Amino acid sequence: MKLIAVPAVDFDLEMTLNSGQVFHWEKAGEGFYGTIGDRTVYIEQRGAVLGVVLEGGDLRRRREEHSNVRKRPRPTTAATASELIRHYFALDHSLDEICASFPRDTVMNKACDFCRGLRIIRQPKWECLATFICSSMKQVAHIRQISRAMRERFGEKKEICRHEVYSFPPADRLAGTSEHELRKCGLGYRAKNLLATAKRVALREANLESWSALPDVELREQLCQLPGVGAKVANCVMLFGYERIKAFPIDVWIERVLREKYFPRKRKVTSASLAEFAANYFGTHGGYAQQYLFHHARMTGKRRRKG
DNA sequence: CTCCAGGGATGAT
DNA sequence: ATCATCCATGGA
Repeated sequence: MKLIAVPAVDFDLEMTLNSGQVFHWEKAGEGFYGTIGDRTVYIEQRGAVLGVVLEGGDLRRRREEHSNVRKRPRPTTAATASELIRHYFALDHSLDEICASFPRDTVMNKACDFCRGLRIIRQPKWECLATFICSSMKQVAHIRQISRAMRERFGEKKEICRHEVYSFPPADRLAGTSEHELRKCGLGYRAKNLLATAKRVALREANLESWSALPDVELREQLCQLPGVGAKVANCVMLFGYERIKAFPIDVWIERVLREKYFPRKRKVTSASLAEFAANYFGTHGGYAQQYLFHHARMTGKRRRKG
């Protein structure tokens, strides 16, 4: 299989895919297998160059269907692949400028240094929303398991480089299942919320694509009206699905970091005041700051210990 | 075995 | 407006 070379400076593929923002990429050998939308992808990194194999996709098909002239199917061009990869992995983000905008404190500096090359990627909106509805009170490893179960049960089976991958089921597919079927994916009580939200998206009562035009506050409002979506999940979807780089999700890890590092031994620090502090303190690229703090905290394993 | 996880909805103060 | 409780599941 021939690899398409995509230049990628200042990028760490493995860290990005293992940083708890996306959950379906599976490592095998030198690279990762997965999907970007309805395309199947194999991707590996060698220094500042990515090796990519890309198949599927509906752009070519759609063009043929709407064209009077029947065109012969063409393989994906290197230019198309490069464009898709650059967009998905946000290779256009200037990490230098982003890091330069962070507050200069010890905690942030350490996290920034540790997470060199970690990028906030651009995920398909529905996939991102559905996955994070499933994420509540779940460890990253288990979210991955749930994601895989839903793909295998309800997604479309595909193949890339002799590897099986499954696309994420669209909203109308999940809307057509049942809470009982969803629970078989290990969803537990989250199944009800996911089903309800899938129905609203499938019926276009919630039009995820059109919400791209909304300012942050209104987008967050709309997201929070969906079943199973509160402030935290909404911020994750804004950050990972809507390119809202300022969005600052506060989960148990981030809350711990904020309390221990930024408000040491102070009581009466409410969650609301933490959110307000974070929104003001970390600046216009707060979502990146948050992701670096999150990943650094998780990787350096600062679990609570008695004593 | 126990502990806890990228929380949200609901009902009681 | 804050606060407590419940919700299922399985990795560590």
